[in-house]
Amino acid sequence: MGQGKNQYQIIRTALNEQIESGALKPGSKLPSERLLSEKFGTTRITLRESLSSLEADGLVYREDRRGWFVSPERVTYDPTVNANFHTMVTRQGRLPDTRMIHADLVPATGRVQKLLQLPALTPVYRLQRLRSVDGRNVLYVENYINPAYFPDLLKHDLSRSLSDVYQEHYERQYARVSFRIYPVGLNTEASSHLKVTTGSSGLLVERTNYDQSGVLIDCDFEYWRQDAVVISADTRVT
Amino acid sequence: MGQGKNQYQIIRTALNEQIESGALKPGSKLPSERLLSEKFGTTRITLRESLSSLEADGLVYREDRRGWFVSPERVTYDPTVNANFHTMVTRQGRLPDTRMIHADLVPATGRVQKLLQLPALTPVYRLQRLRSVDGRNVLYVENYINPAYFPDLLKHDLSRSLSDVYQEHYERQYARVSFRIYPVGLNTEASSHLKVTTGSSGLLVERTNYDQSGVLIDCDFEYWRQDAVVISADTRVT
DNA sequence: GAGTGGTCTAGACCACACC
DNA sequence: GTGTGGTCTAGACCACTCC
Repeated sequence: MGQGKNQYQIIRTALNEQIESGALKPGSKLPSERLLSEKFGTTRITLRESLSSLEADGLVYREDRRGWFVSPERVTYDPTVNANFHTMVTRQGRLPDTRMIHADLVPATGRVQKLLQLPALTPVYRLQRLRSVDGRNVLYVENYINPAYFPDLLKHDLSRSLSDVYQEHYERQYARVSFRIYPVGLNTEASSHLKVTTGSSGLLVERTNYDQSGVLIDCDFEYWRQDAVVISADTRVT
Repeated sequence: MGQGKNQYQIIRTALNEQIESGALKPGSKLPSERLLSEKFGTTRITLRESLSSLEADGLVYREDRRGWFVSPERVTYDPTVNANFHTMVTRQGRLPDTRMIHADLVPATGRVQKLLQLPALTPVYRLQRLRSVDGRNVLYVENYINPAYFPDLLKHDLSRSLSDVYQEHYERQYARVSFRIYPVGLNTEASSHLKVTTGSSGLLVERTNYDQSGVLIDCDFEYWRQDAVVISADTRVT
């Protein structure tokens, strides 16, 4: 079944078995490409073909210039549940963390302007944050927030969950969400934070969020490592 | 950003501009790898690196052994809308088609048994279908259906939409859906039908469906070409 | 049958991570 | 500084598509 014929598929299968048997544990580093290619009696190019194939299936992942690792179990992410990232991850028995990279006020342009339905160049808050699970960076998020509804937002602690800040200081909460999921190659910004090679596959989740009164309050762009997540939702059919 | 330094990124950018400028039209075939590599003064390996990068972004796609093509616009797919595939695609001004590959009764095993919550080896209907948009195969679907609720299902015309058959002959309709989205490498089965190389990136949408009485009636596995779809939903936060 | 993409070899240099 | 992964060269053969 698609593993027998080509050399890179044979190697792929061999590595796969090592992983499934537990000889290679989640999070552990694989031997160097040169060592592996020698061990399998092939060239680095061919070996990398095998690894890329495993990578596409989310069984191994790369850290830029650091090597190949066995992928931990995926985190389940439900965009329709009003649980924040920390709650969601903790409930799955994993250890979440959020690191603020940058927060500022910028003019809305392009996609942001369109999604937030604002006049051109309206200032919006931009948050850039990096989120990890069990110490591994899995998600780079950019939030764009309409300041009309959240004056002085940047004065609060934004390494927490945004929804908590909304709730506590502005009495607003997410009530409706619209999201779109794109399989993409990660851009330079996301790649560098996630420590992946520019252009590696990832998942872009683009959300627009409404509060309890139906007001469009913010949008965000979530760049996920392709192997780190499974997106899950349970909804009524309309 | 991120296109200047390496040769394959420079080539990537050049091809990208050709596509965006309209010099290469959606659905059209690129020149052969040998011709392109010569034109860019590089080797096939490097050129393929550029193409793979564009492929990850969904800008070009491959057909196994047939060559590289410019990707048409993505189809928007909303798993929470009770519109069938044909309706959904037609509304977007595109031309849908469904081809039945195989229909039979098989014992439920593994994931199917688990999702449908059936005793081991309970017979279930299996439908294997291939769906296209504007003549391009974009989706390979396997449906697994609990025969208890749909006696003699195979006697009906199943090249139509399943939901229509459910509605007309069994007075059941989808009312609740639970879905999970995995970025995966496409398996042999899906790859061969979609005419892609085994292991190319794709999106697996796994659904479990309930009728208006809350009865779990079927599940399906939808293997999408990675560049052909954007998954979209609009839901209330719970 | 000609040409294509899929696969593979046997090297190489460089920038960066890690020691 | 050493070794690693990232990138690149210059070829090759095979299986398949298309004519």
